[in-house]
Amino acid sequence: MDILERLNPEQAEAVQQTEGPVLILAGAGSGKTRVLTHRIAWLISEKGVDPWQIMAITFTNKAAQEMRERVNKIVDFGAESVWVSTFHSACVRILRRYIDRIGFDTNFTIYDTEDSKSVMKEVIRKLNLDPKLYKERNILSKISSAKNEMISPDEFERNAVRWEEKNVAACYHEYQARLRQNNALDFDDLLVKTVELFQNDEQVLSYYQDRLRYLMVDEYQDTNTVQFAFIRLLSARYRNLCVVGDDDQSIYKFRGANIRNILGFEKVFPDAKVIKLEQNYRSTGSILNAANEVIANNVGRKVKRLWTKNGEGGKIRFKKFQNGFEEAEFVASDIREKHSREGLDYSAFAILYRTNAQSRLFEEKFMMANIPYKIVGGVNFYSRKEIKDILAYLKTVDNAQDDLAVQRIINVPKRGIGASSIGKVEAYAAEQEIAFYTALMEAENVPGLGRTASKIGAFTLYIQSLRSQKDYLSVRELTEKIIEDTAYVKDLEAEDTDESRARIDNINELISKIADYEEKADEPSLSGFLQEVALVADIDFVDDQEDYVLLMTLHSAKGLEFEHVYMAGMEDGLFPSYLTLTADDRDELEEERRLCYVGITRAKQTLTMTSAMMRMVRGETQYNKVSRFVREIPRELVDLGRDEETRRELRGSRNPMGGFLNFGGDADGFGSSSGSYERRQKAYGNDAGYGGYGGGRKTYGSGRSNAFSPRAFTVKKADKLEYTVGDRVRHVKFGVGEVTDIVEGGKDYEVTVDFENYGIKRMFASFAKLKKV
DNA sequence: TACTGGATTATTTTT
DNA sequence: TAATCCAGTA
Repeated sequence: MDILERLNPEQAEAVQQTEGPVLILAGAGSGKTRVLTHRIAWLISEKGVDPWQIMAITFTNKAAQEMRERVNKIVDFGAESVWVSTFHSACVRILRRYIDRIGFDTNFTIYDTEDSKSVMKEVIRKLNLDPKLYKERNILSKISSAKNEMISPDEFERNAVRWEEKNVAACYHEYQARLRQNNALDFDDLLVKTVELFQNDEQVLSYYQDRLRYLMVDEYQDTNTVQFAFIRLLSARYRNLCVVGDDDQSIYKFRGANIRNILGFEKVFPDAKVIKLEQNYRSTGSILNAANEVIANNVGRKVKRLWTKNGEGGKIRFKKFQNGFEEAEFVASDIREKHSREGLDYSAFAILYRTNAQSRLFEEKFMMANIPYKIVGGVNFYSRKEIKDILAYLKTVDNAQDDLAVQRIINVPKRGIGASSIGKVEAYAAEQEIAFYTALMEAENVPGLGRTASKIGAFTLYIQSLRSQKDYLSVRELTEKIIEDTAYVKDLEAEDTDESRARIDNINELISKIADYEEKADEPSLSGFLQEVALVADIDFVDDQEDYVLLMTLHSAKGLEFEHVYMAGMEDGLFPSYLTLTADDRDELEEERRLCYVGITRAKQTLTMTSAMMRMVRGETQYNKVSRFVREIPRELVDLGRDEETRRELRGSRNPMGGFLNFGGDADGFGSSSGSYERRQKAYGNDAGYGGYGGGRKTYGSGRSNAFSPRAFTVKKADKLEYTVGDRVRHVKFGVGEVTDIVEGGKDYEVTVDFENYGIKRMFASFAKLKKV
């Protein structure tokens, strides 16, 4: 009976409640993963359920992988037969087997957001809509919501009243037609088509219903309508559906998450057993209390209050800064200090923020402070230009119908096939109703191509030769061959910039990813690799074993925990965002508050919140008040440190309603410190540090360039510099200037240069790569 | 056809 | 601020 040994009574009950519908309302840090994994173990060893009949669904691959590992640990054998996967990959697996039954080819490609955008752009052009009025992004998001709600193009059209919506309906129709033509599915289609398959093919549905007798869904609060339809259909026969979630952590409404799925679960399943987990094992008392107080301001929620046996712990630190630079500087130096003084691992820290754009400042400071870090989010590794180019070659070899991939690479590297020629081939393809690639093969029949026809011939010949080799080359060999033949890396080497070097690094990383895949996959194949790649999220790259500080949005942090958490940018207008503050819908603000709740409850030991009075947003300076969420935390739980300014401000504006923080009196958000801002400005030079520090270092992409090798940030200090004070040096971006000062620090030289066109900049020698002239 | 520079515009969050 | 788009030129 040792499966139940380390569980509290509620957890044990949840584990043993194996039959029928079960709703587990699991507060943050209440051990829901433990419950799920133990439940699987219980099913197998106590109830004698065949592991093959159990399915657990998560949202990210990382969560799936984690669950898999934990199940492996407690289940003696058969653990690998439990189907643990994300919604999307489960659907892909089902569709690869049966999608031909609803008229698709089983070797379909999966389009990412960027691919969808390109398709939509063509759709808008084709339908002669004004691109100023109809933005791909908007239309796609409308289509996406429709798909989430399982609304077909026809139904969408029927519902359309306004002329504008009818146009969107037309786009929806045309967009689907094109995906179909390219034998492609977008993200939402994976779910929609699976449900469609289930609804149209009794045999397939029956097969899965019979096989998957025990279904578990993690992060249930974030499921949308199609996902619900999916699990409902799957579980309809045996009705052993166990969902785990926390309505207070529902943060994906904008992406179609339907909170009614969790709030109304008992309506759909009246016999559902509901179990609440309210004991928190993660955070200190102060952190938990702060979280409870903040979330209590929401109206539409199931009331619960987390408690813990953990100690009170320290107070929550709140610090206010002049601007984002100081904020980032504080966080960086605070972490560095704790690392060196208290010997804490870097991986004990995480910085959470509202928008990805905020990561830049932290990245700069971390780089300067030589702190290993990793940014999650922003541009996905597989969305990088160079990676997408190479993948497009692989896709072209793999799936002749994927027009998008072919068009991407037809002129990469330059083959003298320009836009107008491509247009002619496209027109020909449309007229003949054949795929773009097929049209390329018949280039000599395309009118008006002239000499370009032979260039196209050379291209298709090359692709054909790759195709003829794909069966006896490994994916890795094929990829290396493409890189070699196209001189992709060679061209980048010739470019010889920081950016091109970062791209080469990424390509090498891709090759090792492929090697990895071929090593661990049961039956490695080109299609298999491309499919795996299509479904990875950035968070999946996080390696818990590596020692680095994690920087990510609050959204990405869901499901994670850290000893020490910094929540940055706690400002009204940023978090909660300006849009939600001005929205009439109160619900929007509540969702932001839930996001805040998620952030606070990530912290185990300490929580630090920071804000900046002045922040650069889109090249414009904003003055923000301290976030209302900070003010919702009881005064006695907050430590303001010795910051005189904040104290003074506080003293002047103590909230008469009780001991709560109140920064509301500070109408211009500027406090008493406008003077010191001017001082700062001078100190930083006129562009306030943007690009000033760090100099010519290119943080190509969104800083993920070193995603797989965080130690690459550890720059070696040069033994000696080739220039000294008074020398004239050249900088990649700032041009020529005179060295006015060199300060030797422990890890690097800090060089001050007076540039002819950019003024005085301070930078670290190892990053700036200055050359004496 | 390929490249450049100026104008334009975007920001919430991403499986 | 930074990425993207488009028009004009070589």
